[in-house]
Amino acid sequence: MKPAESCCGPGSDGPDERPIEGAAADDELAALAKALGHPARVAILRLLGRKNACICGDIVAELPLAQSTVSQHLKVLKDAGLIRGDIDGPRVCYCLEPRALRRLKALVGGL
Amino acid sequence: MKPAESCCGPGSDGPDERPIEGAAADDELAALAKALGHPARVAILRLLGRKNACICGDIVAELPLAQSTVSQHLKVLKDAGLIRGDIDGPRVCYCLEPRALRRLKALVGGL
DNA sequence: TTGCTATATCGTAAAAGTACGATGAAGCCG
DNA sequence: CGGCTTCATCGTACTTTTACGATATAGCAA
Repeated sequence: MKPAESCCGPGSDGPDERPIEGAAADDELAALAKALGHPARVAILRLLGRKNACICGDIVAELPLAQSTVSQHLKVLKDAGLIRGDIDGPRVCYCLEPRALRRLKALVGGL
Repeated sequence: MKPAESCCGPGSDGPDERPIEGAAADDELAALAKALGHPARVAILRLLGRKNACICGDIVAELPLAQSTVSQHLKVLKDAGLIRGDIDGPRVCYCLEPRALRRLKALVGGL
């Protein structure tokens, strides 16, 4: 079976090179944390993590929010770099951006 | 020398027992991340981490913000449980709450 | 006591976040 | 082509955040 690769190619790999401390790291961590700072967005990340494949607007069906609101939350996550959205015909397929997630964990771990 | 224990007794220790997933964990992670979601607050946490001892309103001197604004940020961090403030005569001595920090790392790690 | 220092809180203003319905854009199907 | 689905964006209202100066509170010192 071909579960995940139907959309969302492999995320960029390799180690993160940027520093884990300093003013730039502070801003970076704050931006990532801000994106995480809403329960709906945490729920979306968890949802995308459960299906290792990437799902689309089924997210709307899983959350008690209007479609436009979910779209806004997805935009916040995408602007923060935490997820990626690939167009798949009439739908959009979202998936985690593992690199950003690793970066977040490294920054939080540096606290 | 007696660097750290001048104020801020040892934080509670022992493992965290709460679940790392589910709606409650989502809310908890979102609340912690929201508190982290501002560069000034990240800077404050880093400041408190560098001095393993806890410092007081020297934080105000280190940040390009008014005293009242720093006090607000400290309140956000304290309400989130990430720091603790012990009264030390006329000053207040803030320090990290290692337990909350561990909890944050565990929750982020669970993503 | 009065005064001084350190911190919190109040009041306010501007900016950002949250949520919704309505509308628009883009792609598929018949 | 027209109509349908999927999603983003717009416009709007409300709430929250951020920041500041001004004021209150609490402890120390003289």
